[in-house]
Amino acid sequence: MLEAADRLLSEHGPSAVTHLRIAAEAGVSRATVYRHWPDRGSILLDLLRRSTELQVTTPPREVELATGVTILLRSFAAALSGEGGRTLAAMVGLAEWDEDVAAALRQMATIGPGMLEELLRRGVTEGELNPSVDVSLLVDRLIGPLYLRRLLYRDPIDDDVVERLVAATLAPPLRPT
Amino acid sequence: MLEAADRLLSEHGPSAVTHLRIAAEAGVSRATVYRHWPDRGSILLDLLRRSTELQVTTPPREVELATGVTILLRSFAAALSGEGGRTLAAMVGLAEWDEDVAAALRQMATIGPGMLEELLRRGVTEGELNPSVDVSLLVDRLIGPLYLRRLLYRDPIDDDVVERLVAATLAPPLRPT
DNA sequence: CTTGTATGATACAGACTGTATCATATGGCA
DNA sequence: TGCCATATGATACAGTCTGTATCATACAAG
Repeated sequence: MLEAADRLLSEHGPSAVTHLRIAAEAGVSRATVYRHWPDRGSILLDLLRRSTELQVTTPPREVELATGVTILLRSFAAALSGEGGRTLAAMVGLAEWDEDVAAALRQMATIGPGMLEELLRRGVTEGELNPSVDVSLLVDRLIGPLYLRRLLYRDPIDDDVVERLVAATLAPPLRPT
Repeated sequence: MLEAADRLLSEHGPSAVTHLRIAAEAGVSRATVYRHWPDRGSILLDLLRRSTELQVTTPPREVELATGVTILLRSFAAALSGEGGRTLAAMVGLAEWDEDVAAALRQMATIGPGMLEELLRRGVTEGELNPSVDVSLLVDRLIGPLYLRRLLYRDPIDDDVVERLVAATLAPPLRPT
């Protein structure tokens, strides 16, 4: 049933996730679907929680910080481009009027980049990053533009963008010399 | 009728924007609503296009670049915190399965920050910014974290965050000296 | 063999959709 | 004044979806 619901969500959006259609798709009685989830919200919530794993690659420990960050963000961008991005977009829309979805979204959005934060903190202790740097803000500054591209611009995030983002954010020659 | 629809959208979300309810709220016949909009999508699209104006303050010309950017981003953050943020979230969710909404969203997301880009380009020509800077990427790096906070974390964006973001992005002492 | 538990089948009232038809009002124009 | 176009109202219909309820059936554990 969850597989059927997942198909419906990804193909036709949240409003197509219907007890009736799930029953039909899954070859199951409508009553059964209602017994498992009293309303559409709970179906969606289950669905969203399941696909909440934006899989991210762990970069090897020995590489330079910027390289590690690039590797990590690239895999993150790839996850955003896949089915995870759709789920995320759906959640953003639903969260505005559903506190449970909002909580799940917040969790997804903060736990996901946890590995990046860890990587950056290691960069601080190992002297690659200035200790005065606000690490959690830095995480937002690295991830924010990726979300922006995926959710608002709806552009593909190519490797070049990630590279330029990391380069500009971690070693920026902004002011004229 | 659009006012009624707007109320329904902001109070109960896109799925509550119903020909029937609009008719009731607006004191109008259901048939009339159908005559103006054949389906829900067109209602929402009209609604979204109307409130697409994320009003942003123009900073005075004579201030320093960082100050100008801060002023602009603060007013942008304020717009995101208001009704514009809700509309935006709804659009993000809908755009995934509706090409028209996607186009409107893209327009909203690129035109809105146009003033910031202009400000930054002026910063380049006036020597406050290194000419080698990728301005459009810089725009994303400044705005992305704000969208991230509003749409994903759903945190209020206080002035302090904006200030730290601008400081870190425009003059970052990232590497240890 | 019995007792839960999950499921299937079916019914019902109600909301919502999208289309269609016919009547009514209103304002402009000859 | 009379005519006409346009917008609206009232109503109907078939269909989807919702949420609840009831009764029957299958199956596994005790």
